[in-house]
Amino acid sequence: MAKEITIYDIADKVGLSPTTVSRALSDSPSVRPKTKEKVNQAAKSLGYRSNIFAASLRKKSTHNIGVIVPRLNSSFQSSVLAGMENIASQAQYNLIISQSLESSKKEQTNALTMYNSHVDGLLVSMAENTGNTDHFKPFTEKGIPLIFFDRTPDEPSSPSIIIDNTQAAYAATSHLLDQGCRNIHHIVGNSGISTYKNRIKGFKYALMDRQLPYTEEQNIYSVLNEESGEEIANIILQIDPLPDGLVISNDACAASCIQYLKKKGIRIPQDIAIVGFNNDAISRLIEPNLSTINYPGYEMGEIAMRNLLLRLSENDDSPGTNETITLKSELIVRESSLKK
Amino acid sequence: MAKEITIYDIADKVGLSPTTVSRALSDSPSVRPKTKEKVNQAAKSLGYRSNIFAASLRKKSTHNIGVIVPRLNSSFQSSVLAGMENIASQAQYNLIISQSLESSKKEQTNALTMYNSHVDGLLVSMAENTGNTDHFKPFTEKGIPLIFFDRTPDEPSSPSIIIDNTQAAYAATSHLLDQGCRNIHHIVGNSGISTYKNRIKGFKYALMDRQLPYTEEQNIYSVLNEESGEEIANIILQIDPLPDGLVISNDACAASCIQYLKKKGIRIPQDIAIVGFNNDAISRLIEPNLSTINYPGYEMGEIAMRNLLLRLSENDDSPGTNETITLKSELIVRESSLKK
DNA sequence: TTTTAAAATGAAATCGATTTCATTTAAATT
DNA sequence: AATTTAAATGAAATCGATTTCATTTTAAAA
Repeated sequence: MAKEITIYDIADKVGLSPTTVSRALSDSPSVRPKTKEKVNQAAKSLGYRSNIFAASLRKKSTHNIGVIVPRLNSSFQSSVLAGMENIASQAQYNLIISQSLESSKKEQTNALTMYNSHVDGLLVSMAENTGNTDHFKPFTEKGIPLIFFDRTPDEPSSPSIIIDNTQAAYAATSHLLDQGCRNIHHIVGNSGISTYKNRIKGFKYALMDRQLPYTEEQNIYSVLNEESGEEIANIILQIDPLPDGLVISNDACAASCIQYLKKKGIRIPQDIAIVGFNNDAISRLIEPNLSTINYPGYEMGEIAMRNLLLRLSENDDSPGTNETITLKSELIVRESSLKK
Repeated sequence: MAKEITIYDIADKVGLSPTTVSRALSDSPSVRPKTKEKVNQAAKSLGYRSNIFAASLRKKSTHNIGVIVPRLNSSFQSSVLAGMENIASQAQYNLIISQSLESSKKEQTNALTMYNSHVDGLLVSMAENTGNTDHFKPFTEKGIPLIFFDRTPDEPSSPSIIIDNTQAAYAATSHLLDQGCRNIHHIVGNSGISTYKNRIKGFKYALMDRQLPYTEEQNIYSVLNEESGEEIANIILQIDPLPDGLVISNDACAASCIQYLKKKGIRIPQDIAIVGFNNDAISRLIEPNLSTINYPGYEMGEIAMRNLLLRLSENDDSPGTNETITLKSELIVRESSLKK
């Protein structure tokens, strides 16, 4: 293992003090351009790389941003991450990513690790079964910017980036009602997370606004992924009378559900009209094409990261507003919900 | 911003030296159990967290692993990352992830950033247009473990984790031949990457082994994603005579291609039989279900990370074997290729 | 009880960049 | 040319944990 070059080595080579070398390398205005050039050249020729530990030890900033997501291998989450990475790398920040795997316990461990790694800021999309947010307190207490996105706590004590889930579910449901559906069910995640709570609200309001009956039984709680589609389809098939419309909170899940329903001889949308959520690639590829809520993952990632960087650059200790940024989402109507 | 607690604060509180505190916290055998307990308790009550910079500055290890992928938001890549994260977090390592966006230039920048961030090891899946691997030299020169996965350089100077792309393409092509196809084309990534080169080999060998003609024109080079499917379909439609079989190196691309071909009145598999690559969720959901190569992303991630950690724990400076680990892949036959 | 060996603890140097404060050098002013 | 002012550089302290080497304490052996 070759020895690392330090600023002292550079200082020796160019006959200056380490102080000046340090300043030259960080492009300080109090160093002559000529000197800077000399130093930079020597640095390059020696193969110098800055020791970030020594630097961080003094500066107390890592240029690392932590991100905790439920799952890395989810089409929505990975889009968000892609957006975040894009902005972060432009600003010379690194991304430290970990996944909670929907486990509240692992989320706590992740948070602790992030804290101990001294990330400059933290972005979190919560695990489904996470009840409280105590494990994030160390961040807020130390003044480390913390922003939630998509899966946000019920009572946001920190800024959040979300879509208007109430409105989105309202739009999806209203659309089905417009298509003549009168027995709609709502497949939704089971948890205390605001995301799903609000979708349930939107579903309910859409019915109530038309003086149509709403009962809690219309919500079917389930894990939402490709695997659960069949299981959900079986539950649907046992409902009597058979529903004529479904709002399913996840496209991958909706797609596999549709596939199974079709196998069982159900016609989509004639027998059951369906709207999904996310506008995943799959929604454009299954038959019939899936109506869905377009949910801007990549943009959400970009916005969350920009917002975090903004807070980092505000070098004061201001408490910071706990605003909630709500992104637009839109209903995309395709064949799966068009009865007429 | 509250002041950080250091081992000196703990030392003061319990009336011991920082030395002993340091040793107690790292569970050194030369500290009495009683003393350890006292120190740990004080640490907890003071809200101590170790300053990793100070520690890293001395120990010269960060417990950070860098990963460079072409795209975060790809179903395959995010599975790989999920597998990596899983193993890394168990071993108390952090993942620093960045994406090259298929740009060789950005890959170089990423590599430099990783190098300057002093990652303990690096895992890389190369961008399509990356010709050489000079930008990874600093790692090998400094003895920092570097492992390539999936998209590996042509002449692996570092260990690689791949699947046998030659064999996989051979299997896909042979299957189509078994189905009676005699005019097969191969949709493949355009680049000098070994992945695609080997698939082309496999395609060719399958034909040659049956004494069937092979020409370079049978390979169609393209970007492989959902968006390019339509474009590719158009190219296919203009081939005269129309191919009766396609091997498409990516499921998402194959799916959108199938959709477009169907729109144009082509029957799958009767007119054209198709085999994809990756076993993405989409392959199980489109109609007809897509035959594909099952390509173990999650496992690949786990194996790559385990291998890297192994190299890190071998605390000697041994050159390390440049072995290539080849994972099994398998052809999954579904409707899209079954002519009989 | 004394001697010897082992276990436990501490003092101080170290890792390498940054920063405060002091000093030297150069440029501007009279 | 002498003085003032600004620009450029340097010495040394600092960040906090680790580690080497020395010292003290405790336990085991004589």
